[in-house]
Amino acid sequence: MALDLVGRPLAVSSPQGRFAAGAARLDGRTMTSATAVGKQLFATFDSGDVLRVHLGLYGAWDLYGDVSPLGDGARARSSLGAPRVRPGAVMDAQPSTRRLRMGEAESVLMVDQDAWPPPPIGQVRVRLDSGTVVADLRGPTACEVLTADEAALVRDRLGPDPQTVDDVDAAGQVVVDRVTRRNVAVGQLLMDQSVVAGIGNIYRAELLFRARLDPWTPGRRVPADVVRAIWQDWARLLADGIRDGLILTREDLDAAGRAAALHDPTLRHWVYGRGGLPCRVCGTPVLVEEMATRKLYRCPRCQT
DNA sequence: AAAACATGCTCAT
DNA sequence: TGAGCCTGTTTTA
Repeated sequence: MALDLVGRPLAVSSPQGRFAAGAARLDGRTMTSATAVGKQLFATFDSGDVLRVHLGLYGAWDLYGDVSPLGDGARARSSLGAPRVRPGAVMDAQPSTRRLRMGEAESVLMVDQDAWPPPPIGQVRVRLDSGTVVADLRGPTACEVLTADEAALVRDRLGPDPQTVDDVDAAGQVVVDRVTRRNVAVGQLLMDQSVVAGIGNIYRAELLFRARLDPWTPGRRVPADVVRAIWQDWARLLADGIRDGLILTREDLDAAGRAAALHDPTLRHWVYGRGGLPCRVCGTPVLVEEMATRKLYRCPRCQT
């Protein structure tokens, strides 16, 4: 997404108005690089400023124009983040819809070719417009302009991200240390972005089930090898998720099951979102509890 | 129509 | 620990 905006001067605005000052600071500058670390996007501009965006629970990018992987010059609208644009959710001159890649990870709606630039839909905090690509940001939990130093400080507070570390194995040792020295529940530590970056509620539940580990186990009671295995599993699941544009955490599915899971969210996970339903391994009802105000899913029999 | 809910985080107490 | 933020979909009344 961001790569479609790198290298050309951008018109930056805040249709909603809440980011007017930040937009003015970036307007006319050229984005030179964009990197995601954990759940955050850092886009650097030729002025040295960095746009930091965190989508949070509700944030999303709406993309219009010649956006990869569309690449066919279509004037199209797609979205990244949650909630997704669902086919048919937005009707316009050309109601034809199609899906890209897998499932509903990326939904595309054709838009009126004559309406360019497209009118903002909803509360658009910031619009980045390269002339051929428009990116609209809605509902982010964070959207701010930082100096390079300020951005570095934010990054330094994050634990390792398998996608950005130089050495995955060495980074794993950092995570081992940060988990095994704490008395806090491992389920809570995995969601702590300063311990390891990027794990959310779905991956927390699924990683711990795959490791057959009770989320309530204090960090210091978890064997180092188990933490290391979870880190390696996280690196793999994240790479899969990026490749597929979808969180699918079951490796027990055959081709048909996989195809079904793309269509049906309830088939994608071992325990996440399956409270009360039978564990896929042992049949015991999946427990739903609260951990630090977030829902925690686990199998009381498989995870010890 | 209203309420509940959601892949998240920050701040105050 | 709880409130607040922010947007959209799904479920309930």
